Amino acid sequence: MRKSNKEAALTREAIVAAAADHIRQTGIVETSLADVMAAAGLTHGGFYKHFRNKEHLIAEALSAAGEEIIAVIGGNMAKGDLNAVVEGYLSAAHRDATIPTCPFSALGSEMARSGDETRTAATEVVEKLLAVLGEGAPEGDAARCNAIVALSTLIGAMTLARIVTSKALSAEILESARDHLRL
Amino acid sequence: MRKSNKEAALTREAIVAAAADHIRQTGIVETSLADVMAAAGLTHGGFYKHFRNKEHLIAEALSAAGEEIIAVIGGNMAKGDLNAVVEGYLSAAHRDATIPTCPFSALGSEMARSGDETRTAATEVVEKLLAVLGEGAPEGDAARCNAIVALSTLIGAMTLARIVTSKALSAEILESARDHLRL
DNA sequence: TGTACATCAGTGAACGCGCGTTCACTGATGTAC
DNA sequence: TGTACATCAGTGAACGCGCGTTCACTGATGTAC
Repeated sequence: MRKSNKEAALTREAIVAAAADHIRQTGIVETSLADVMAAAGLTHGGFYKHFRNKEHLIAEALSAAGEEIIAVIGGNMAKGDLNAVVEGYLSAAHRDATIPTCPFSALGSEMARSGDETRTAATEVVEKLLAVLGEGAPEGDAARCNAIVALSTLIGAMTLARIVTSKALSAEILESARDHLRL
Repeated sequence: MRKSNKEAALTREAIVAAAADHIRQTGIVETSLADVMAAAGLTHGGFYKHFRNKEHLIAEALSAAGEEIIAVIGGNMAKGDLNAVVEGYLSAAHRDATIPTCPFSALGSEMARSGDETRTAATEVVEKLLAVLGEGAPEGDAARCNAIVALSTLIGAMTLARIVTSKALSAEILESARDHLRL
């Protein structure tokens, strides 16, 4: 039975939100549309009433996940400085979260092999993150370079910390990166 | 028809080498056993004469890819210092390579979600890389901390540089990281 | 060294399964008058 | 405002496909005597 336009819009948002969570937990390729639709409380058949295909959903889900990490990092920057960002990002809590907040450490290598639409969405998120971390510094500015390096180190350290099976090494990685990025 | 033991050992090595290339180009999940076997000049049915299952192959392929990046980085360290490593790793050539040398920037987020066997193999590679980059410095030593941070920054920057659709931004990321890591 | 038999690397068909996508259908909602 | 019809969100079965894995088979290689 047809739903009202308002309900349909909410349904669409729910699908994007479910996908944003699911891909960060499970990976893009391993996430099936049926799983996402079930998480949104729907059956899989209705998916194509909202999205042209899987890639469209992934691109939107990535933007949604991007807004989340931008909000968290923006909040921590506002709270003080880069230190708050670093402590939050490189925490054991973020490393062990069922649903990681940051799509770049959760999905980085998959995103690099994704289609144009997905990578374009990701590029926008990168630019916004650099604007927040670099406090709006333009290209070439030292503050922007620092933001790029800090973001790279955050993502690389979290990726390594999640790969490694040794708890000691994982903690050592997070701590080394935290110490280095601390102002 | 049965092959000699020597031939069979060579076949096994060829499968591992083909897998090491294929996963870095295409991703772990997107790599099918049939593709790997075909790349090794075989049909897919014989796979289980050499490996218990896909994960066993992936773990071995990751070790093989790890030896490659260790050799490259080790060679560059021997040539001089970290500068040579950084220039090689963060080059446009490495970013655009059909088969990236480093499995961590090519497969990092997939490895984090992989099984124990795969992650254990990856952990060994991380330890060896840190030994090379940190010139054998023990845990807690400043040189080892620097090695951890440098490795994180290399991996994170390369991951971002591959994700981003803007050529200018991609170059900016590589350059910023290069400048920062230069001694 | 030669013979007889067991082993097993590699082939190619087959399996069950889950995937993305399509489709006919339902009935409440939207719209034109 | 009420009526009549078109629209379309959501369902659930079905599709073709590729996957990891299994299996019967072949015949050259390994091994025991």
